[in-house]
Amino acid sequence: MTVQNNEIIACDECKNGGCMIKFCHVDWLAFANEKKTQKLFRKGQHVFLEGNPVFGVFFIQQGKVKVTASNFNGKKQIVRLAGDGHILGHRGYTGETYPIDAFTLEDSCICFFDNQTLYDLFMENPMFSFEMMMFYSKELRKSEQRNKFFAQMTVEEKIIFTLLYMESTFGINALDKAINVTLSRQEIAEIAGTNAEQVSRTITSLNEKGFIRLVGKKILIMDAEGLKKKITRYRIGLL
Amino acid sequence: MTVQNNEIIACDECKNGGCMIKFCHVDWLAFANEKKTQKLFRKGQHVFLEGNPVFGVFFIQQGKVKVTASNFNGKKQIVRLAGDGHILGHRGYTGETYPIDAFTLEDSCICFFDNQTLYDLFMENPMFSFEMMMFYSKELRKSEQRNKFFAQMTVEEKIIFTLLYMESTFGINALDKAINVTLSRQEIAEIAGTNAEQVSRTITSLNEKGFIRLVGKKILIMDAEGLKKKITRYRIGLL
DNA sequence: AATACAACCTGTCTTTTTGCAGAAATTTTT
DNA sequence: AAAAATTTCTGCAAAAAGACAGGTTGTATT
Repeated sequence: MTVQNNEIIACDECKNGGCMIKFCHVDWLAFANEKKTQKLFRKGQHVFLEGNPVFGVFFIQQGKVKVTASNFNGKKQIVRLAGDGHILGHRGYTGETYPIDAFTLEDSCICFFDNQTLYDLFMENPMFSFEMMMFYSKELRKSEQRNKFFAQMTVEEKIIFTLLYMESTFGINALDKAINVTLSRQEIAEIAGTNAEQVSRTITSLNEKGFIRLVGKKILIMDAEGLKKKITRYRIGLL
Repeated sequence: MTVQNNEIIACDECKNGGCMIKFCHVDWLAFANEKKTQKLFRKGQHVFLEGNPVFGVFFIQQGKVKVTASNFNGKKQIVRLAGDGHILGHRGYTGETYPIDAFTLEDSCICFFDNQTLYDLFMENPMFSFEMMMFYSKELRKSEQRNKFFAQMTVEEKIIFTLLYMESTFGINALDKAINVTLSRQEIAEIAGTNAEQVSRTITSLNEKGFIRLVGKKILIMDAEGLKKKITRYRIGLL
């Protein structure tokens, strides 16, 4: 199922079960629905760019997004992948700007709630605040785990980890059993923190050994257990 | 000023301005105070260990803590340093256990609030929930930044970054201008994601070049600007 | 002061990773 | 269908990082 057109979907009719706005009381849900804006982003568009002022928070109704940060070299790093029901950005302080970029990986329908609306919701909907807090707290733990892994893993391990991360974030295509996202070698390198050559080498080798299978642009995980075993010296809490 | 004894300090008399419990209404603050437990941890003690069940959240009233994660190799990684007013852990789900260890770096006075108490506070104190959410959201961004840096930096850059991180977390001693924490080469390596030998070499070299000065166990940052310039090809948003 | 213990420093060797360059394959454009 | 452009793959040399080992310094204890 892909995003079709720019038709607005009301919050109480939204089929995205993971959206946390749903934790608001019914009348506040209507309020949220009134205040929100919704937009269809085509593949490769930016949702926001580094330096843009933070006016509110984006909720992904349906789609795939990469959050990237670049340094003065121009070297990019993908710091997070986000899918249906995930949040982009955070409620900002006055004058705050994004330290990161967000780009769609495919056509995506994304809702936006401004700072004031969110504040109103937070003040009157404790369950909503609670779930949002738990979301950030969980993402923080995941990020810390990744921090640890990436500080200690070899390049091959990082790439395996990245493939499993891609799978756990976007899932498997029911039809062809491939990872439900297509990233270039360069993009995979930007997640794993290495270069496209290493990714190419490693993926080829994993393919030859039967751990994965390459079908065109698609990557199929053939032996998830075997891959996990290769990085088992790290406790895998988040896969 | 160091922690002296195990005398309990009531929340409304606590001098730690950064503690978020203060965002509760006065009567709820009294409730929190009644429910909390407070304990003096001696240097090197664990606050909690990996695998321990998560019953609540720790608030550091005064002290210094390292949060570490280890893998099956026995290799350790310090994933966060925490000081006065910082939170340790998160509100857990039933049956959840910690994926990390927390150890005190010096004598520390730490308050504990159990899950039910926190839940009650969250439901009735929107400002408290809001601030907690903002805290986690900010820590998440910091962690993502670190993620990016560490994925791309050389060993020397990571060590410089670590020294600046130590300084920004614990500050500078007013008397001798040294970084307000003493970590072994091994511990610094566990933050930077390298080994003690590299840390030793790098620190010696930075000392010779005048960027830092080593006085006994203490490390003095002599040329913060020079150090930052060495890693300026990365946007430094969190120092 | 002597001893023991731990932390720290430094040289050497080995392994891993990177960066470059060109070939091969794939996709897009004409 | 051919040409052009982009992406991916692979070999090789250089650089970076890691592991090991011996020596030094510092601290605590007796």
